[in-house]
Amino acid sequence: MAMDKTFDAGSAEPRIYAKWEAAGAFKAGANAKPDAETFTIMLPPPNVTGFLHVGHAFNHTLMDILMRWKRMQGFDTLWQPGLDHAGIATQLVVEKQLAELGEKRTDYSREDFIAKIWEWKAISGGTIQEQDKRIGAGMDWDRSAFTMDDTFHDAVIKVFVDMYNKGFIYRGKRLVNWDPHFETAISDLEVENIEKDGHMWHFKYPLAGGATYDYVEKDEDGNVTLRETRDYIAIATTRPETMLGDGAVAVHPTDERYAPIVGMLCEIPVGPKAQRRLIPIITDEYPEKDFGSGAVKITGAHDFNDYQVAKRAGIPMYNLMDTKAAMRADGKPYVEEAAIAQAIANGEQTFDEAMIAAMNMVPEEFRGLDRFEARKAVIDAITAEGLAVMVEGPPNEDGEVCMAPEMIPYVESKKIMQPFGDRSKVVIEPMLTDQWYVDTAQIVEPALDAVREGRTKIMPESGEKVYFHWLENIEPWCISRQLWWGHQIPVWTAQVPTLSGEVGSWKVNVGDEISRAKAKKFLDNDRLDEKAMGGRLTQGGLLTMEFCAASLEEAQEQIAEVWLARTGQKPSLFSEINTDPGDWYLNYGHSPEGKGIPMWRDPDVLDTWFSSGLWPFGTLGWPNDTPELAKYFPGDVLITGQDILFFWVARMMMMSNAVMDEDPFHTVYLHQLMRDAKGEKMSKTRGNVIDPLVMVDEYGADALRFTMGQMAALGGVLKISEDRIKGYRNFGTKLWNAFSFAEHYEIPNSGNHTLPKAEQTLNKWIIGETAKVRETVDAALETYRFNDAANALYAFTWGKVCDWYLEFSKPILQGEDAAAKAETEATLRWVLDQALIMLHPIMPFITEELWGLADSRDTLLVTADWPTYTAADLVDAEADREMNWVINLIDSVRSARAQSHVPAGAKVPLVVMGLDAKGQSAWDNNSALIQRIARIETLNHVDAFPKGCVTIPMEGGTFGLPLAGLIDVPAEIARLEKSVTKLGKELGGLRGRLNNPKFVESAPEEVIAEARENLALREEEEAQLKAAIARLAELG
RNA sequence: GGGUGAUUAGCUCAGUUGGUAGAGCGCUUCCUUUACACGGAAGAUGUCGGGAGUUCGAGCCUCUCAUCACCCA
Repeated sequence: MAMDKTFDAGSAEPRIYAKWEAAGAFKAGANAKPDAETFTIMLPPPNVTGFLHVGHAFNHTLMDILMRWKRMQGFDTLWQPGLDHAGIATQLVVEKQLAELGEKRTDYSREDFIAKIWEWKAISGGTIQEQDKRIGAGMDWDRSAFTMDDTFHDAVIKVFVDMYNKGFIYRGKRLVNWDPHFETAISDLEVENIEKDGHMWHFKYPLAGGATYDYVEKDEDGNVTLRETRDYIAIATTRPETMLGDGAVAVHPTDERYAPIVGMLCEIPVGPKAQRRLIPIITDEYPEKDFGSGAVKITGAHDFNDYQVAKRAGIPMYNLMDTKAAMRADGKPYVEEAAIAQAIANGEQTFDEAMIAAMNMVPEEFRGLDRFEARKAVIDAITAEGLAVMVEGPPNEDGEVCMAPEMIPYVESKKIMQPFGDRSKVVIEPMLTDQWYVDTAQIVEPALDAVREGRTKIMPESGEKVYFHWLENIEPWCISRQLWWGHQIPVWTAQVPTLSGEVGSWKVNVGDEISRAKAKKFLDNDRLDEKAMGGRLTQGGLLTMEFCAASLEEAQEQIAEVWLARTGQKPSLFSEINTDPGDWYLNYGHSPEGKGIPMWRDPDVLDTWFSSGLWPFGTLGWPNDTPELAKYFPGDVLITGQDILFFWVARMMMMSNAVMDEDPFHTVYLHQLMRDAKGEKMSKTRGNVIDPLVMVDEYGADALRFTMGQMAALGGVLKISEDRIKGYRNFGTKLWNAFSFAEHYEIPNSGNHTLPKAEQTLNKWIIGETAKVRETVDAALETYRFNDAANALYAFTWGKVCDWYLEFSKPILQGEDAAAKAETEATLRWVLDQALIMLHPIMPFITEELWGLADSRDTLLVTADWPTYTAADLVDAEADREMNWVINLIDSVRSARAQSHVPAGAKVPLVVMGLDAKGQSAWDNNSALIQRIARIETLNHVDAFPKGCVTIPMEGGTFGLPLAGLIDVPAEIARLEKSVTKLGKELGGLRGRLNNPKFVESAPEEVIAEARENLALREEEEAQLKAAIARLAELG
């Protein structure tokens, strides 16, 4: 049966993949030797909304290479697949679908909306898993996990409850990154800072009571450059709309310009004139003297830097915006709010966080405006009032200097870093809200130690530095999201009686340091002692307590116990409510009897990364004690993009140590983002996206995979181009043709090809080369140098097997020596088999197809055994040297022929001068193939070369091609002289080194020996060349 | 502003404890020779970003400058 001309990837790949699946080749433990070590890789779960892009293709290919390699080596392997529920991304997809029907999320109940998402998932989710099969990824699909599965949900809730009980999780009012589009908090990592064109406005804050001071500016030498009397302090801001929430103006403590007015009050120049708020001028290290005016307005609730300043100085933080980042429209009239605020600023009234949070400092004229509209309105109002700092406008168009230049407001145009939501692409608003946090400081140490102590290795090493830098400065992790799709936080709040039996309102702020410590004590000792918790009763008449539990029932049990302890009666009726407890009391009054005890669950869901942090063990059935968990946890290698080192890798490290008390894997292989051939990020707008599936259609999965492997240099930039993929498709065809060569020569293909006992130099040589490449490939894969493995296999297959071995075998295969022929046939089949085996992890499809051409095989290639022979066993040094000599001679003859324009087909005679015994035997052993490949007619021994002879210097003798008439003497002299010049440089270097006593003293012996040997060889070659030039010169 | 990395052939990139530079693609010339034109043969191209230092010896180590990229402010 004749082979097809090329491998038809399009039709073969699905057929082969189906065969693998049918054979259970990807199941955990396939091809495992008895009592084998395990090798586990957890697939970084793609978003359930995801499609296979080139980054996945790269990432998954590397994992598949390792898995296939380890499986063939007989490890007990598991490649665990799965999908991430991807909170925002998934909710967004379904909301978009609703929008097409003219519906909104809020048209549905939470339950109904979540049901819609599950519906969507059943139909469209997880497309990527089918796409993964196209690139040959062999995962244990039956084990595919989903971060919203019931068992996974159990794991998430259990971890939350445990961590809560250990005091690792707390709720607090903090400044968070608020996404006004999705109306949820997001983590720092989900914010992209992008530099945009922006403006900086300069405004005057008048000093209270019309006070004035001497404002003096000096240059570097202390000379006065400006002196004027001012009744204001100028501030510069990029966000005028937040002026309404200012709590102070800060200057640097060493700033002499403002020293006279520190401690004084100034007026926020916006809002109704009668209620202008006065705020203090304070000092803080934060303002930079040279930036803007050197004075910074402090708006603690809407800026991260200001937040720190405000916390340090006890400045109130007024929240100005609603969840859509529009100016607040709730609360009391501005007049009343402003009066209270003023009392606070004057120190006449105490305040607490909750009180400040409730106050709306937005004057009526701005209420309800979008933040950007509000910005314009504020600027206009201030400018109209003459409180903008003014500067001279640009000259008139005719360029003449006017007598009275027009004065315009001072607005600097500059680049401003602005935070954007990575999903929503809208400007993130810092907002002061109640959120849940993981106190990462408490769980970070084991994760740091793992890497510090080398238990977990990050590759490339630079990743470790980045890892340390981030984890050593880690911020609390905000884990609550105001979404519907996700794991809802398992915390209920319920009404409980006070110890004295009365009903009061008791709010514990576990966010601040003191009460958190107390809270921990409380948890350790007595759940019921609210005094230990540092709680305090307020006037509201409602006492509530927080209950963290794995289920509603457990929460109710906890609540009931509190009631039992305090009232002596255990209640059994509960009333789940969704509204604010205050509203509940409006409805039911203060008597819960008959209605049940009011309780409500925190509506927020957990950050997606909280659940994916549990991936390494959640996928194996934890918290259940499954055999898989015992066997495959902890895993071995994590392969993932550098971009999620913090998002995911660091969190898995922390969570795994916190929950399992073990590191989740011993090696983290980080790679960069996949870029296009020019190094640009791929994006739809740029139009430079390479679709891996299109590449698979065009060139086959193997070509794409080989390209991926070949690119995967540690720490390297990943630039992919179609030309490259095409090149490796050609490589596949080359391999294919090696087999069609074997078919053509009718070499038996039993399928049972064992290592032959070789007598022929040629066969000894290629067997040795095979052993060398096996060692190279294993060494490369052991150290995750996929590129080295791929390149070694490419060079072996094409450069050794196809270019030389197959060519060399032709005379034997067509020759009369039956023993030599049989040996060569057996060797050839064995070598080709080895190539298939070693190439299989990178190019699984074509190798499996070629493997299947044999008459019979014990197994599919995917579960064939990986070789273990070594170069030490199989390399025959003598055969090695001889074949290299032969290859060298052929190369030189070919080169000389081409230089002299000898027709390719013409056979020419060869002469040799002074051939030594070794050279003679090398020639004798291989004359047939040298003559065939180099197209040599005869070899004659001569004492002197004839006239017009091209010289070929070789070790052990000088060969010559007598080409009288054909040879261009001056050109040949030029060619030889060029070689001599090149040699001269090398000789110079070698002699320089060897003549340097310090080199001989300090260099290692083998280096010196090598240099000496090299020098001798080069000198011999130089002598041969010079003699040749001399002969030619006589001719000319 | 802080951090990390990069700068090597026309292009894209390798180069593993310092021993004197490689691959693929592209390019030039020749060849349809019985595995393969998705091929074969031959060939050209680099003071390894600049400068300084350590060393017998530096693409590799140190310092410095320049440019670029990414991450974090």
